[in-house]
Amino acid sequence: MRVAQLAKAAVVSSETVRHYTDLGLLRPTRNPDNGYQEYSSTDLQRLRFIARARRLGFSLKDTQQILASADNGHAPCAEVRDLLSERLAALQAHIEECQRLALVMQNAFDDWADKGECAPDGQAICRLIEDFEPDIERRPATPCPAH
Amino acid sequence: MRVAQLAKAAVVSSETVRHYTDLGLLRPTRNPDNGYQEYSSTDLQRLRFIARARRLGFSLKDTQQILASADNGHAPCAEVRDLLSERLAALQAHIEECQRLALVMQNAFDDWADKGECAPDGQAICRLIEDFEPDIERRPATPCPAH
DNA sequence: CTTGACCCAAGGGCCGCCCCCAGGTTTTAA
DNA sequence: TTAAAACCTGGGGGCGGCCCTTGGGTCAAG
Repeated sequence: MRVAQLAKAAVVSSETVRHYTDLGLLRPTRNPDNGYQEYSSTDLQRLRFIARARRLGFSLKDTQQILASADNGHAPCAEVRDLLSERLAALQAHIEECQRLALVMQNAFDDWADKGECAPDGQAICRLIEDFEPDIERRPATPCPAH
Repeated sequence: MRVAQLAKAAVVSSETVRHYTDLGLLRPTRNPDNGYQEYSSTDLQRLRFIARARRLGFSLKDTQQILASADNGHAPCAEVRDLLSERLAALQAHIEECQRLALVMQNAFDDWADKGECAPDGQAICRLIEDFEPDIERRPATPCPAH
């Protein structure tokens, strides 16, 4: 199979196939006539595996590691379970972080409903923001303003 | 003020100060003797403003836009309110996406508690993953495995 | 006069792709 | 038969928001 056929079969983009190939997750051979990549049914299996793993919240690096274990003849199941619980815990922490931010935003929004425009007095940039200070602790940066 | 002093005063790193300067958010002058950046108290005000805006969930681009409005003598308050509600909506959508993923992960984890190891049979990579298919709809990629 | 703390610019790295280029190949349709 | 459309190649840049490194120059305290 060639890139586009493989991509279609696994419902991902050709660019994704090329990306995974660059990372060594897929290992096509070369057609010596034209230099095209030739993917086997094993590559299709791997690609579908990767897609499933991604849907389960694993990173590409995780997936790489899991595939490497399997390539070495190890059963990666235990690893997979551990990794999943780590990722799940991290995701839950991330969600909580986002929820804290959402609260801060909501509070600011409600608070601002009363206040009028800040006339450009040459001093303040925007009092809405400048007068704002989160009730609770100081947080670091933006946790992830959605893609 | 120089980079490190400004950074300390606003509780950010020197790299962040330099980054914002590169982006044009801060506009220091040059000390002709040594080429160092010289920041004014206006820059400190701007930097603190940016830090607050970030804590409120605005992106740097948002902040850039707000500062540009203020620089042009407009009161950015209305803009700021609109932007905040957009960002809040996006964040809530993001949270829901993450929660869906967390559910999928939790389900898989519970489901896997029963199943044993997959012997490396030369066929499957890891049945845990390969036998898994999310109950609901097909989702795209990873929504954000937490930083 | 030497530390050590600071400054500079330019670049790469993170993550998971997407998109663009310029040019070669294959497939399809007129 | 040929021309257009659709594919393929490698290499590069871009997204966000920094962090970190390299290889210098500068400056205050002991």
